[in-house]
Amino acid sequence: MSSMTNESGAKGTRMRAEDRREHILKAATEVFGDYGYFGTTTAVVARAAGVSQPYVVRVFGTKEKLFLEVLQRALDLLMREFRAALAEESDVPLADRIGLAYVGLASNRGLLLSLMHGFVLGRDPEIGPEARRGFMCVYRFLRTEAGFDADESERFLAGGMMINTMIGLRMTDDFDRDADVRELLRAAFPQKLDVLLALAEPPIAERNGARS
Amino acid sequence: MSSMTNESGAKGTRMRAEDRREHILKAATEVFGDYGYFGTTTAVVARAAGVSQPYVVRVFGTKEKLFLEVLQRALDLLMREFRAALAEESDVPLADRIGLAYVGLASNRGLLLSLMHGFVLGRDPEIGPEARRGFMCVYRFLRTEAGFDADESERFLAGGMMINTMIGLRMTDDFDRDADVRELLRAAFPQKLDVLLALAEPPIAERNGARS
DNA sequence: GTCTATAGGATGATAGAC
DNA sequence: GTCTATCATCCTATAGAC
Repeated sequence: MSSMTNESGAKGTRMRAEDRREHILKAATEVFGDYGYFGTTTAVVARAAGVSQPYVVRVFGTKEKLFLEVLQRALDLLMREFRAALAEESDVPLADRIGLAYVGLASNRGLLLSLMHGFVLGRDPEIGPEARRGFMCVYRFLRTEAGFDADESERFLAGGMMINTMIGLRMTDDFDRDADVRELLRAAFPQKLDVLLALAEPPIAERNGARS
Repeated sequence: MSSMTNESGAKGTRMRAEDRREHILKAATEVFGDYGYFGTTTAVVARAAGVSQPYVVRVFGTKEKLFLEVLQRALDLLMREFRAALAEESDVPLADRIGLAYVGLASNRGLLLSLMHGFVLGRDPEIGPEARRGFMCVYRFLRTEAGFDADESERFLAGGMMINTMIGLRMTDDFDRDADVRELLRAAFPQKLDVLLALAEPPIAERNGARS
């Protein structure tokens, strides 16, 4: 089962406000990653976090604010991993180190996908500006801190969007069935394909309470 | 205003079934492109098409079937353009011709974005399989018909996903304000940036009747 | 072929008890 | 800090007139 459900003990147990907040954000990241902003209900997030639906709203104000916090937290984590990869002492070329850090984020369920869902809602008056800001933040890191040129940075981001898309597509679901899928996945994940494959979940039969 | 609203004349005018169907599909492609599957309501599609909400449902059965038809139609158009680019007599290298065909599709409002919204819903039991099928259909075209190798094909698709993402982000909204945005867009769109910029719409102030 | 009216079911958010 | 109860809204889909 999900590692997310009420892992802190018996129902009714209280947590420090910060812990509970982080706990809900983690659960929300997974759900938003699966269904996107509009497809996610606060009730499903609540169930995933093991709290009541009104409590989720109480803590974050609105569903929109919750999503924006999920995006922000995802970006923070991503930038932290990138900076760690940059600081690392290693013979491995920098581009590969950052690339591996990116693929490693795929094991943080929902993180890359929540970002991706944000990226395709650029037209939304609240979400759009935040999504653009986050995306350009990564670009600036590549250009300024990592020292890539414009083309290198663009190619790196393109590879990232490709990875996000294939995760979103749940391409690994067809890995055993389709030789073309295997070939494409191997081309897109020079290393660390195992991380992706280990992530495969049993496909869900119905939308457990999410929107239609 | 949108070129989509009731362009066929006075209210109540009838059209041949096929025309009306295509008309609604076009409108639906735009709306789905903006808000995604869950974020789109049949009422908004209906308004964009200039018909009543129940009529949209009547013609397509369910919102889900409508979305699947939008995806299918988008893929058909895309493959048609790719095959046309392949058949073209020209000194321009094949990869560039297909790339240009792809960027050209961006002027078909909502087409690439509806596909993208489908791609990130791979977990959905109905949409997921169709999205994967469509994506792999493009890959197979590149490998088999266009004659690209696995790496070339993967890079081409990565560039495509990058373009889709930047369209989804409405990156062009910040073109005048942000030098980094300009640099990135120029790197990602070696040619045809003008097509993208011409597409820019006034950002919407509120979500006109779409979900929250 | 197309519309109006509306049923039936969620959903986000609030009030207020404990 | 967290829950239960509940409201108002909104959405898909159906019924049935024209």
